[in-house]
Amino acid sequence: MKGPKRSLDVPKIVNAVLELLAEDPAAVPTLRGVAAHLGVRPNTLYTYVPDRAALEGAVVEHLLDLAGPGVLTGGAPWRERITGYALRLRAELLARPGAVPFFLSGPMTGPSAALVGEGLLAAFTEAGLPAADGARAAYAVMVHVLGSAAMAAADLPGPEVSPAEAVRTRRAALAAGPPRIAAVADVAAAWNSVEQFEWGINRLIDGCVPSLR
Amino acid sequence: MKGPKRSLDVPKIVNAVLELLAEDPAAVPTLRGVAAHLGVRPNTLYTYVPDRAALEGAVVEHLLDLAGPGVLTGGAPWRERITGYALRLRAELLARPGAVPFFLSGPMTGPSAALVGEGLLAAFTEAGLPAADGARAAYAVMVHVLGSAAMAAADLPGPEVSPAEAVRTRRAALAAGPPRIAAVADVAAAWNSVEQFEWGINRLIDGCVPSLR
DNA sequence: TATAAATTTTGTACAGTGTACATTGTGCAG
DNA sequence: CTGCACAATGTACACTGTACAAAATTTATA
Repeated sequence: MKGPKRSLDVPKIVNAVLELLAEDPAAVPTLRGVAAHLGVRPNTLYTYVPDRAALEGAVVEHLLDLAGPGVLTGGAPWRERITGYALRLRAELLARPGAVPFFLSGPMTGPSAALVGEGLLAAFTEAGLPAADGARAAYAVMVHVLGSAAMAAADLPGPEVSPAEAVRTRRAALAAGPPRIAAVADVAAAWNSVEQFEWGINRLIDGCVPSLR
Repeated sequence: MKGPKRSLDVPKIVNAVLELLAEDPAAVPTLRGVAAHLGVRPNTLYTYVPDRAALEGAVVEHLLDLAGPGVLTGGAPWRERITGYALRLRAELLARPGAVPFFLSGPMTGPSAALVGEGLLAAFTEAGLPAADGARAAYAVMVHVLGSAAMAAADLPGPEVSPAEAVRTRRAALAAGPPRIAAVADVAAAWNSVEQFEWGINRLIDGCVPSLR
């Protein structure tokens, strides 16, 4: 190796993104912001990453991994493994709404994504699903987790509005709507709660595994 | 009313957005692009719409409506009503990937969204679900539709790569991955097909409606 | 009918964004 | 010690959404 020493590497950059997200979880990190946080000029990042999309992909990989895909192949019953990972991934995303767009702005290739897919597939296989249906079920679970997180992030209230206040506002809006929805405003206004998320994936799993039907 | 006549209105602007999406379905329309398409300076739009988010909301409303929420309360069996609307909405979104971000960048308030929620709730109620579970199920269905569309849009190949080619590339990538996924590469590579989408919502519905279990 | 008031549209501008290109500087191989 | 390969920078460009003041236009009133 010739040339000057590299001052950074991809993990350090990903880490900077996470630090930005820790400071302001709702703000979508920007290339220039990351560079500034690292005390470096924006174009320096292009030494380590071909473009913004690649950086986003690296962050996605990190977060998929942070949620601990290991639990998917652990010793717990298959259902708890699936819901466990889903809940953890959801939690990581809701803790960083600003990172959610990264998951939906490019394909999820990469080893961690493959690992998650493999783990979900293993769990569904253990549940008795044929391989093809297992693949479909695994994909459906990811759709549900990412979809929920994206919709929750989309409904985030502005700066400094308490969650409780947000629910109250939402409930009022729903109560003023069509009759059937108005009648369940209490439930519908809290759709981004953990309980309702658990209800959702569990129903999805119920439907995917025929031995439960 | 004094002042000069208005040259536009919100429907005309929404229509311009749809025309831009028709020209290039994958491109996310921009305020300036819409203004140019209407032969008007960018800031003119601010007479009709407070900000970009509001315009996006109007487009979302239009597309939710375009998918025909009327079918949700029609005479067909409840299951066909749900899958019917889900399939149509999905189709409208996949035909305009550039509009998908609009659905996930702000809350879905508005009459059409309420109508869709009401229709889904009615269908699930007819299926025998208690109201609270119906609300949860309705939300889960929207999560699935929007989640699928978003993930499909995220995986869109660049300009001028045939879908068949894309599937082939994806299959090759999957086949090189972990064993279980590699074994079902054929199925997994086509996850954004209509069949697999139908499989997904149908499994979700199965899980949501206890009389089917 | 002339004037004033209201309101749409525009001109101009600013603070951002990602990224391309040429330049400068650093550090190891010869 | 020299030269080369590469990292980091300076500068720049085409974009984005949006704010503000000026201009243009229409209608209601004097």
